[in-house]
Amino acid sequence: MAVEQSALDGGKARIGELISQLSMFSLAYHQDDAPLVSDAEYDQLYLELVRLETQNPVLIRADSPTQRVGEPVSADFTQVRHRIPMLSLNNAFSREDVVDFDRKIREQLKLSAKDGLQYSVEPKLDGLAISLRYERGVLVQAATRGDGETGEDVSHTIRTIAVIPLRLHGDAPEVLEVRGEVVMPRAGFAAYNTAMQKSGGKLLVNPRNAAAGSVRQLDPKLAAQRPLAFYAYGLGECSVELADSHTECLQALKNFGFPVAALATVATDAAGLLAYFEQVGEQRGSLAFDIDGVVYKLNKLAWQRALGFVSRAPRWAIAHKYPAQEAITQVLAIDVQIGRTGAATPVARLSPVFVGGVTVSNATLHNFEELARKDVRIGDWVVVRRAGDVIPEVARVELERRGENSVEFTPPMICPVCQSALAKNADEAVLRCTGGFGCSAQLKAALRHFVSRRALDIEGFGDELIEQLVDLDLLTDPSQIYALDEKTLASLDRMALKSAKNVLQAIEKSRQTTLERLLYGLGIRDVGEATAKALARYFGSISAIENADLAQLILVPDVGPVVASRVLAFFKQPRNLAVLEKLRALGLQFPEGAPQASSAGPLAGQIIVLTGTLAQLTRDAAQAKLEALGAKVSGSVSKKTTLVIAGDAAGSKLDKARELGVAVADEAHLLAILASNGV
DNA sequence: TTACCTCGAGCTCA
DNA sequence: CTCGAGGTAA
Repeated sequence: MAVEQSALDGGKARIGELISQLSMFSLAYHQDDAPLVSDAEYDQLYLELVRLETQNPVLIRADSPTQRVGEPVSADFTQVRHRIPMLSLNNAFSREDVVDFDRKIREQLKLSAKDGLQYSVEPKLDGLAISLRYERGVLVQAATRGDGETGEDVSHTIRTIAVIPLRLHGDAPEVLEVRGEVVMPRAGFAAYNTAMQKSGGKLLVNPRNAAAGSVRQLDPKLAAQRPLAFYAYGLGECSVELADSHTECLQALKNFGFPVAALATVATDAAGLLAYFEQVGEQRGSLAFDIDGVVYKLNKLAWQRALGFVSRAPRWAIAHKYPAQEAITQVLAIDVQIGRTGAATPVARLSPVFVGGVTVSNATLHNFEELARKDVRIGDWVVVRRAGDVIPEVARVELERRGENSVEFTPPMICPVCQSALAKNADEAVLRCTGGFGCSAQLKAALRHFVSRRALDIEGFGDELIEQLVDLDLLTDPSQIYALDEKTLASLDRMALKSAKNVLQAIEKSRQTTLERLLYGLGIRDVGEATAKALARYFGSISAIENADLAQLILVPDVGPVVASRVLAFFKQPRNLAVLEKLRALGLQFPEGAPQASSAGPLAGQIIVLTGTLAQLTRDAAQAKLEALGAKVSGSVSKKTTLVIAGDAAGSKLDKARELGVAVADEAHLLAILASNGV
């Protein structure tokens, strides 16, 4: 105890010393622009401080430079727009995919196999993608990938990762965005779990989710105790040209002080790529962190720009994935699930197995044809595979282990939930329950959809509540939500007065809604958010849609004969009309207006196509703005197209436009159009 | 599909 | 303390 105390005192004194030194140096550097020590010396002192503090968390002082964002962030994470989107990569699963990738690049660059082409190759870490923004050399923001356009600000936890420089080493550009992966090294993961086991804390299941979870903590102090690492692999926005090639770019990142995966190297042809894949594959088990593949990038940045992008992924890079991990387990049962549209889906209930970092106990069998093809039977031993694409699947049956008395699974004739007949439409493979809202499974699914965020958005109206209300016969269709009272709600499990009041308030709030939310919420087949919006705009009111015939419906943008017939079918059903009637009677308000069939606006009649990457606006934003001005934004160039807006690295659509002699303009022109119309 | 985080609220036991 | 709901990531 005495020894421990004195060690603590020694640490405390040293920490005080370090903090005053570091803040002095930092002041001299940032404010006086006159560094007192080299970057390396600064970092060494800083790392010593981090080490002391992690060893003795009790000694962490609020004014320590390691604690610059010491306080937990409040409530929600703030949204961050990525100035340059964080794209995803296309995947290669086979040797052929890789050979194709190489061949297409050579074709597009018009290079022969002999020409000097180089790929930068690196392992693909299995963690959480992060973008770090440095302004004048200082880390100002860290954000998750999100949907690629917008992520969450997680600076408070990212700053606690010791290997991420808070200040760039050497000459820093005005703006530098570094992209990389936050991972939890296997050793750290194991050590953390051992410690947790001893202290009786919660164990982490796999390093990837552990890393992601740590980053999303609100309290940076907790995150700081998680053993996280970071490896840089690319750039976002950057105010200067750092390099000509990806390899040089990685070197530059290294010089700025970032860890870069040691296994990064180069290859010159498909054979080289495949050899790298094999080589890394052999080392995979002994690496410090999990990887799920390797990444190949065309090295020369000028050539990357020349190739550009296909939809959301660059043409000049590909992720080559290792085969999905497999495990063998037993089928305990085959259940039939009834979805919102009544579709019956067979689901294999499995004896839980740990595969690819998670415990799998369910796997969809998609439909009965697939089930029959794979010939899965209850009691069979099956190979379960979890590919990188998340959804586990039953790969095949271990036939040699099948028992003699196994019985083939026969698709049910009646709905397992409501006993109505299952019917098969002529044009589709799936069986559907004919029970409608009389089928509690369909009703529950319809209700879940109705209250969901993008539909009526009734907060707090969750699965468990729906389950109870339907089972107690308190809800027989969505309209009945608006007839619920406090007493009924409060009588349910885990619902006391406070919860009941909250739910009721959320229901009240949803009474004021919009036509498009209602249309979407009704769950008309093939009518998603976009179609609901288009219908609402075109017709303006429910009654107009109800009375429309097929020919009229087809006139709605993006509605074809299939969707039109779905809408028609929906409004032919007396049951649906009755629900609408009741919704109105119970006080649902959705403003209805005049149809906007003939779209007005300064750009009315224009058909505009966007292509390439826009720098100032997102695709969606540009489209929304143009549509607001009455233009139609189309996905492909045709004779009818009036204008093509070409961003960076525009591809085939630009060629097509030139071919057809359609007018082409750049982003600046687009912005000018918008500005002159006051958008 | 699973794992993780956060929040509010209900439940349980002292 | 435990649960349900809501959200994110891969």
